[in-house]
Amino acid sequence: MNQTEAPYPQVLVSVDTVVLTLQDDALHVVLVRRSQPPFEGVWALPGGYIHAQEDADAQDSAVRVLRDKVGIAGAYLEQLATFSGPARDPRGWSVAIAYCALVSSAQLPPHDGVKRVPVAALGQLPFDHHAIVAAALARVRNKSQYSSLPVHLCGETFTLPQLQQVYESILGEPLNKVSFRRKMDEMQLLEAVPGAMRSGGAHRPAQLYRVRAPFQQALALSVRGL
Amino acid sequence: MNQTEAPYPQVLVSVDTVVLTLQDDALHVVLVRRSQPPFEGVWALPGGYIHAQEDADAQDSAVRVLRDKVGIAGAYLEQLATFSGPARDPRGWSVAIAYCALVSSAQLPPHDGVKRVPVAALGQLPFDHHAIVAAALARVRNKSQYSSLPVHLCGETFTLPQLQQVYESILGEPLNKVSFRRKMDEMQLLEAVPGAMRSGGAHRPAQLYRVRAPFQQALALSVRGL
DNA sequence: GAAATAGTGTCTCTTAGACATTATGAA
DNA sequence: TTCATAATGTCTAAGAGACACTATTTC
Repeated sequence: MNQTEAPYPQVLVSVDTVVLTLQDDALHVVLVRRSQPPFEGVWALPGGYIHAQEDADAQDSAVRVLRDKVGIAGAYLEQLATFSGPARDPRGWSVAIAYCALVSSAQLPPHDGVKRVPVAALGQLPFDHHAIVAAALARVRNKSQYSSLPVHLCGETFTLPQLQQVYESILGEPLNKVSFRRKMDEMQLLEAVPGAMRSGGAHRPAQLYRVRAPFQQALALSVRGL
Repeated sequence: MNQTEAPYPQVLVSVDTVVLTLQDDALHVVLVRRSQPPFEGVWALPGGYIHAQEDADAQDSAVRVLRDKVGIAGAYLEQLATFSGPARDPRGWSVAIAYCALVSSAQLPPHDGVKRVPVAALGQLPFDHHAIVAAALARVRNKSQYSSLPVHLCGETFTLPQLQQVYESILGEPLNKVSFRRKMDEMQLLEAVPGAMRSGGAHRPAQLYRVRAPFQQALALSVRGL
């Protein structure tokens, strides 16, 4: 920020969110139907303007957008990147501060004008929302290679086989079971819940785990990946 | 102030740049003396407003700021993060899209009202520039653990011992020479220049290298770090 | 007991770092 | 020849993955 060049240009500033969740072992992105022009009636990323009187910062704006337009509270949220230029919005030169949220299916209640679309089957999106989603996917897939990020797609408790399946769904490749468990152990990310889960049927039940308190918000990092 | 259209928030948007360079084996950040209020006469990060008529996007604005205010052209530049809130600028709720640039000493010519300060001896900075610098340092130190990022602090050609010293200056710890060379080799980042460099004195000269064309802009990544 | 999945033990192959050795120029 | 640093060879320790084996539930 620096010395003025006369009047400030009129630049539109908004916040867009990429909400990712898992359904049927596949990443889905949440879209909302736009109620106003431009692109009225079109499915798009949840977004909105900054409320200067109300928001403590842009992340706070994103939290508000998620609450009001998607009905989500308490999601894992991180800033993704900022997209800008004269062409991305027909109203003129604009800036979109993009955030990425990860939620479990349970955190995502049915909500009017909200749907989930598999990222593999995303159609056309308005604005540059396709590029924003692509950036979110790249970020999540990259971070999943060395951090605990994917736990935010799970519910309160989960089994290690379930968590491994979540990682595999994101990364798109199978993982070695022994190595996976070694890494989870090293990260000291999880604690066992004293109760076993019984899955579908005729087999040994799996131990349930929850995320340890220090990592409810922060990520755990694995030194040498995975 | 210009609150022309009702639904759009009154938010100031600017671009700030953290220019990092090496001097005496220590990271330095480039500051410019502000010529206008607020904080007139104070040393701060180079920044400026977006020129909607002129800039193709915010990164383009950053390139222009670096050219006009610091005299830099062709620097490695990447978006860092976006800082926002009501308190960071006395003029009101503001958004700063921050970029990080890495330049060699040679790319940074003497320029009026421009100085380099060791990051270890950074005093007070106006706005939230201290947080922006901290984010840049965290990013650069992290990425230097697994990528070719530090080559952008070197000049056109350099020796492997020099490059290792650059990495060590950034990371703040010595590296294993054999492993370092293995990794550089695996990344296929460098190509030898047919001419040896003679350093200070009575010892074997070192081979000069340059960055291979595919990595002039993009980064080379090492799978398992370093 | 059979089937199915959870969880662990162990071996091997790969990789990283420590150390030692050779190379090459200047004084 | 000595000195200083460049460059490389090699051994060892640590880590990751493959595989196999045990555990525990339902039917």
